[in-house]
Amino acid sequence: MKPTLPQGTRDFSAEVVGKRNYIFNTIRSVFELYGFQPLETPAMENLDTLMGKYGEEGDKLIFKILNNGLDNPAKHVQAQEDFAKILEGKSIKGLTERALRYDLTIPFARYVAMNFGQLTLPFKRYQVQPVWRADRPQKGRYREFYQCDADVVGSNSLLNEVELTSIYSTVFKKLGIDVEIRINSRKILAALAELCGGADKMIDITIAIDKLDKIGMEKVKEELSQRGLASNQVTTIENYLLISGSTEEKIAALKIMMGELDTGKKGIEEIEFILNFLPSSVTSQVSTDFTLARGLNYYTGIIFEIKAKAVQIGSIGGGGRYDDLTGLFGVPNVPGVGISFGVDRIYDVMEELKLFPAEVQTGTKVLFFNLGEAESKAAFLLMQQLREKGIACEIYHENAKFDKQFKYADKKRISYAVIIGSKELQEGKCVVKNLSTGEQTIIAQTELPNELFE
RNA sequence: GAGAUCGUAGCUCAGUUGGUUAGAGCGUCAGUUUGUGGCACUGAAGGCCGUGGGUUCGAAACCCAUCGGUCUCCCCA
Repeated sequence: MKPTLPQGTRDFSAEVVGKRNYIFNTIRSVFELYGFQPLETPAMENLDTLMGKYGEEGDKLIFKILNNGLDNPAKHVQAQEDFAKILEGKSIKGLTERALRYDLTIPFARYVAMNFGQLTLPFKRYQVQPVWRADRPQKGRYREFYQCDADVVGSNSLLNEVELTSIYSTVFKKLGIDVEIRINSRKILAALAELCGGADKMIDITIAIDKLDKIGMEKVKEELSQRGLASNQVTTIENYLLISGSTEEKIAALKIMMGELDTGKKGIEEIEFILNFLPSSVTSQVSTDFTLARGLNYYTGIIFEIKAKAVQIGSIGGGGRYDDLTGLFGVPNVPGVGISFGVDRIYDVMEELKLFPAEVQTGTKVLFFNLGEAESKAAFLLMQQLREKGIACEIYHENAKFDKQFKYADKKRISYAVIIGSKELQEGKCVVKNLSTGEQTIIAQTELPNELFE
């Protein structure tokens, strides 16, 4: 049979892993610098934990795991009944009770709810793990991909939003990606819904205006009326979307429009707080975007979305405040706020812009030539001394012609060769050859561990 | 869920209006060369032309189906 990969998944070669780790390490180190601690959760969760948390579309994209033991003859009748229900679009515990995690936020909320008594609040955790979505793969979209999340629960302070914004800024500066950190507040969107008298239409409104930069004003208006908004309501929303100018001008216009509403006022204050708190080196990357909505409907306050300026790709990060995520798991009134980095897309962006530094490739530094049994034994003992010093070494796996051993070193981009042949063996010496310059010196074997391989 | 497009050697791709034995480059292996590499030269291995059916004297090519990849919409990181 011809081996293939499941749709939307990838193998990562040494070169790719090196680059990915560069991104992971950068993000992790910044998370820890800000006082976040790691958490890992299982690849699978109970289906109940995940269903209904990501909206109707999201539910469809959850990878479900088939139960074991369905071939047991005693269970056939039940299994067939359950299967009939699956065909009707219901999800049945008898067939699937587990599913692969869809994101890191809900498993985190589940963890917080389960361990609430033991946690020191505010609880700050970060998590770097793969997630799975039964999506159609396309550019920048995979069925298995990594998220790097940092969340704070148990604090209402906007200082958390300030810190998270700063994390975004720091990470992307370190990676060398020029980004736009777009922020908005769901409270402002709620006020907008209130303003046009359709507070219950908030979700419809957010879904429609989220598409503004993609489909344009006319189509958004079309979609709004399709979703049941009256024409005067659509006009209100249009006036809102047409707000433009500098951040100050936009906020001023917004105040006139919804400054009377409590939720609107609060939302504006949140954004002003963050912008005033941060130094201009960070706020220069931040753009206030009242058209930003975000799909996940558990957000209630500030929302973030990150776009790479120079590459046409979906968002490379996002997040926001959610007031009651653990309430879904029986622990109410725990506010939280979090951000997420999409490593796979960040990788694609960095690859396209050639932003990976050359030194991310780590590999063997020194190759010991194998020129016979006694020779290789001496080489092996010397090699172990270098390894103890932390220098990555290899010995060629068999006695072969020089030609072959050199070619191996070239292909693996090994920088040095140490050659011990019969002559060197006799004299207790070895040849150290710099493979990029071609220079070589003969030194005593006892001197080799003091040699600097750079 | 809707649509577009592509499937030929390990990889990237040629392959004429349908016509003998399906090619190239890269890579792999061997040799030129048993103590000094990257280069060069010589040679070799490697193919159910995605799969199944059909049209035809004849199909890698045309038609249908199917599977797989890539991309777009929806939605998302």
